[in-house]
Amino acid sequence: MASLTTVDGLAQLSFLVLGTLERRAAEHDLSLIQTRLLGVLRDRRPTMLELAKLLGLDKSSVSGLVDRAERRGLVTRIPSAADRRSVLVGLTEQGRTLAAEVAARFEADVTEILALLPDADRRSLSSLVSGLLVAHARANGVDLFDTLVPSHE
Amino acid sequence: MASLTTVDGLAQLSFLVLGTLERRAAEHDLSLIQTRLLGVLRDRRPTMLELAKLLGLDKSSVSGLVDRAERRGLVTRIPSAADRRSVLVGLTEQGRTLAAEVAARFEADVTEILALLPDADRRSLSSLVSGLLVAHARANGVDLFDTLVPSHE
DNA sequence: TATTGTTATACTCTATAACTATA
DNA sequence: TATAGTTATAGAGTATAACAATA
Repeated sequence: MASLTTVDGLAQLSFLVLGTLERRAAEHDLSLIQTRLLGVLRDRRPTMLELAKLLGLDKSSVSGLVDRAERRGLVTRIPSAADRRSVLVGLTEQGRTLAAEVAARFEADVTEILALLPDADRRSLSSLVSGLLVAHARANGVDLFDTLVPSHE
Repeated sequence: MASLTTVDGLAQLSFLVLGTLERRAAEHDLSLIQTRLLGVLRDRRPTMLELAKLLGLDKSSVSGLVDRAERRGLVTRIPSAADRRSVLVGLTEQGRTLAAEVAARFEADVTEILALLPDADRRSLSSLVSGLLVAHARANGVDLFDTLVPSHE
């Protein structure tokens, strides 16, 4: 039982963490991708095409995604002044509130799980995970993409 | 940029790890859930109902999931001898081969990411993650569920 | 009656291809 | 011509409800 591979451990931890997020999102009738949509929009107002890039989806998929979110009053389409072909997507107040609520509950869940570790271990884990992410971002010339929770600063 | 919350870091790491798995699975035309199906069957031959429990899905969802995997020759339905209402689901040789291949590539990917850390850090991370998973499993009276890769021993 | 599994139905999510409207 | 976005279409994945077969 303690014979977990590092890879196995990371995979299981990932399923645990994202499963937690998925469950919290579902309490608000949000799918994981809808939650990511709201998360990405917390500090951006991208075009449909930029949004597709951010979420790793085809533009046509984003059309439907935004349609459904808009129908629920969570996001709005704003005509671009610069290019009349373009549409900007932004959060509504309702969308912002919902995103914040899901994020808060998710943070509480993960914090509770992390509380199972002694303080020193938790600090070590945090710093190792950060280090790994930074190293990976650097190695791939990629900006540390936001997932649910945008970087706070 | 170094101001990542522990929770943020874990969320991003989880997206990174499962995104890697998803990409590898997609190379073999497997979705994440199909991959999990194959993974779960690597060391089990459950009934449909047990499978639903293992995957956290409704039994009707599992019917369709198994249908599609069976159509591709990855799994088979075996009538239960004990209960004529029941059906056991098992991997075919082809399914087993495919599962092993995806698992191997995924392990290589994650190993490569982990190689960005110094040896000592990697060992620390591994032990902290294992500790967290064990503590969580204990706190929830849950067996350390298999995700993609079944526990090796 | 209760349980196991499938089917019917409806919706979300996804991609490809064809289209419209701007550039 | 090229680009931004939508629409048409097809398929996977999911749940709820109704059903058939067996217990």
